[in-house]
Amino acid sequence: MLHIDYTASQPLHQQIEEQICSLIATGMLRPNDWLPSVRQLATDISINPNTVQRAYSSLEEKGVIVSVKGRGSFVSPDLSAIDRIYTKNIDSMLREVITKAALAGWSKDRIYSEFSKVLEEEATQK
Amino acid sequence: MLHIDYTASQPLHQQIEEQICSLIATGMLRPNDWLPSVRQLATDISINPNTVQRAYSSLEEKGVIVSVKGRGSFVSPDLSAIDRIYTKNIDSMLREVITKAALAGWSKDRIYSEFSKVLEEEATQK
Amino acid sequence: MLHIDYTASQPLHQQIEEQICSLIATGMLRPNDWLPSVRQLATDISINPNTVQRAYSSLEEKGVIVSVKGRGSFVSPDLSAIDRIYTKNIDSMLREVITKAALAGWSKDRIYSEFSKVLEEEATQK
Amino acid sequence: MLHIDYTASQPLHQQIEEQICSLIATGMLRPNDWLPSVRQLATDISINPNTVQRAYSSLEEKGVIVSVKGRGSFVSPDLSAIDRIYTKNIDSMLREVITKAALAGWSKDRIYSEFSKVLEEEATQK
DNA sequence: GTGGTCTAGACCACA
DNA sequence: GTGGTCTAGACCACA
Repeated sequence: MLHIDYTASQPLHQQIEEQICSLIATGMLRPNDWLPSVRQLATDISINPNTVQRAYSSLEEKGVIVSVKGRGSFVSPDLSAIDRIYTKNIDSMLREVITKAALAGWSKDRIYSEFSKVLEEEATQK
Repeated sequence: MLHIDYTASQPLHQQIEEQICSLIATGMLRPNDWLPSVRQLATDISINPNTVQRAYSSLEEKGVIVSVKGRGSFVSPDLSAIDRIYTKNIDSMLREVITKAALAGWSKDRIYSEFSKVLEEEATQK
Repeated sequence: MLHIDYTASQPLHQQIEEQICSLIATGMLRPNDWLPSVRQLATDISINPNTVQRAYSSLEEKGVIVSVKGRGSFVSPDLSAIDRIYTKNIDSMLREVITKAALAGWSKDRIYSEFSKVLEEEATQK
Repeated sequence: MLHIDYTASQPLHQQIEEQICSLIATGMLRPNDWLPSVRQLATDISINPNTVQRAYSSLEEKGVIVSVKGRGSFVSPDLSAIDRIYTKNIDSMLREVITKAALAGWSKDRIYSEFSKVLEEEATQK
């Protein structure tokens, strides 16, 4: 089941997308597993079916899931798309924060040690 | 002088804010230095004065600059605010990307080595 | 026996149609050969009889097979229909991709060489 | 101006997408050129603004255009995305038709000569 | 019952 | 004025 935050600034359709990607990336959902139908999921998380449809369409266009009229939606048998998406996203986020640090005049060492610090904090927190 | 990129998706007011912060953080602008007036800067970079005003107000609220009615704006004598802002921002960006990687099932080692890789790429590129 | 791919986005009735056409075109099924009954085939490939019926009806309409009430269906004695269908389909697919390339500003030479490249790739792959 | 076919089976949002891509690929629209606003285009082609929005969003996600709140939408300064999309699309269409011909028992020579024939027909037609 | 498209209309952020 | 999100509801194809 997905956890939607209705107060977050992140669009609902993106939250759905990300959580499904995460479930697949972590193996909770596996290739060819069935996803809840658009209407079912919409009911479950009290959201408009159009919004779920939008998330599913986007995931299909990216090759993460496959949707078929009359039959439903399921995880793509091929996981390569999702791997590529994650690496691409994380790389661009890293690039962004590194650029930010450079603009703040931070040395390579400083950004490196800040990263290590935050990584440890996050690791122990969980 | 600031470089505004109209083709960027980042809001104009944020671009102004960030560039002023960056000028201060890297020592190009120093404590108590005068900033151009809202109207002057708006004219210089061909932008709506409201947009510049919004950037200045935000910077003042954060304690980065000080505005005095009738006299103009100058860099805050105290640089601690801007340091705090950068550290806070960078930390939250790092936390975000680390969380993203965790949701993708990446190990601590993997995210660490991806960070190193991207950092080296960015460093050599410049 | 037909191979139905439930993970494909192509409708099931079309998969059945195409495979029967392919069996005939390649000589695996010959003129006047009997086809399994709608119910038999539906059972064999675990599919709704309506879906098989739809495929058979469409094939009959096109003159590829002949169905006789109470006796079943068999491959049309005349193979010209299926030849025409394939040529028509392939031509229209070729026309479509050529139009697409034209809209992208590709020269005749470029589309020609791209076709050759892909054709060689596919040929060696099999 | 775009030419929308309301009777076509192809979704309206896709028609918009394709035509904008084509205008860019053929140089009618150039990097950084402004596109009509979502509402303006919707009015021009008598279509719901949501449908135009959907096309624009999709184009932005693919890196073909850039959209900015409050400022409008324009052709991405970088044309590499659109080149990649076209090559990928055309290749997959070619692959599809070649596979189809193979299933029909066509030899490499036959599909090759059919392609040449259709290409010439299309070329002289225009 | 599935997925998918489209319209109509409200509402928000940015300039 | 821009772009962008979301809901509500109609309608279609496929199984």
